Amino acid sequence: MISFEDFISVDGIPIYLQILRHIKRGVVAGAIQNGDELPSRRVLSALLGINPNTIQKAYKALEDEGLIESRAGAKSYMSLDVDKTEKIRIQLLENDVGSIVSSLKQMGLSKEDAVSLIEKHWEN
Amino acid sequence: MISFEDFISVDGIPIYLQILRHIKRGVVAGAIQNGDELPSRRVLSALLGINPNTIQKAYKALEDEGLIESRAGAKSYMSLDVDKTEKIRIQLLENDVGSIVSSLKQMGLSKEDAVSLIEKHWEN
DNA sequence: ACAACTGTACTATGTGTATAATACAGTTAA
DNA sequence: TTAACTGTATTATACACATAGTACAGTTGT
Repeated sequence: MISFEDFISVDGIPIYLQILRHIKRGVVAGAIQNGDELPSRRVLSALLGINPNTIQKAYKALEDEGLIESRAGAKSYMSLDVDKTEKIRIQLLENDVGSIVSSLKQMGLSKEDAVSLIEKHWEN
Repeated sequence: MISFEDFISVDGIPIYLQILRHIKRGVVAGAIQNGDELPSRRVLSALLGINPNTIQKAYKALEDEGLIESRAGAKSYMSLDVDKTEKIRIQLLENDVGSIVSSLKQMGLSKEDAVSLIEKHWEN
């Protein structure tokens, strides 16, 4: 069963997208694998204190991307392979690293300053 | 006059917040200084192809944070000092670096992998 | 003085997100 | 079989964001 224990919602970003991202990061980390069972919409809704329709929106998006499989009445399961996982890794890293680099560049930091900041914050 | 030539809107994040962030990063980089003149709401609206009300929302937020001063009928100007600038620097760096570190950690990367990625992306 | 700009305010509309409340049909296990 | 779960769908409400259009009063330079 996929865990959402460490899921923390941040405001400003749509909740259903945060759920998407949480699962994708778990896939990249190897914590979520092909065939893994997802919590039902209602259960996850209660667990996170989020409306069932919002969970459904996230799961629907995952289904549209071919990352989960759902059948009416039954549980939903992860549908992964090497290609999908690698595409997610590239998508997430490209997005995250690209945005931080452009941010720090815009603020006038040097590459050394940037690396130093990352290393300092890694411990906390 | 503050420049918006390199401003590129990204979807998913409210435009007025992106304008806020663009100006704050310019302040941190030293490209925007105390007393600098801002483009008028209407001019910036035309320049960026964004509704005047959206520009006004961004400028209003800057005014509420004490970073600009506006008088009805006259131009708006940056209102900065050392303390404000340093607070912005801390606010932006804390936010950006904190989010990238938690992202990469969630994806299972080591500190060395993270630094290596940042360095590789810095050139492009 | 006056024309052209400025900031500011207001109403209205459309879209996306999140919520609440129901409803129905398919599955699974006792 | 049947009770309890499952996914899926629908309607309604509320809020934030972005747009469009209009209006009015303050300033600035000629």
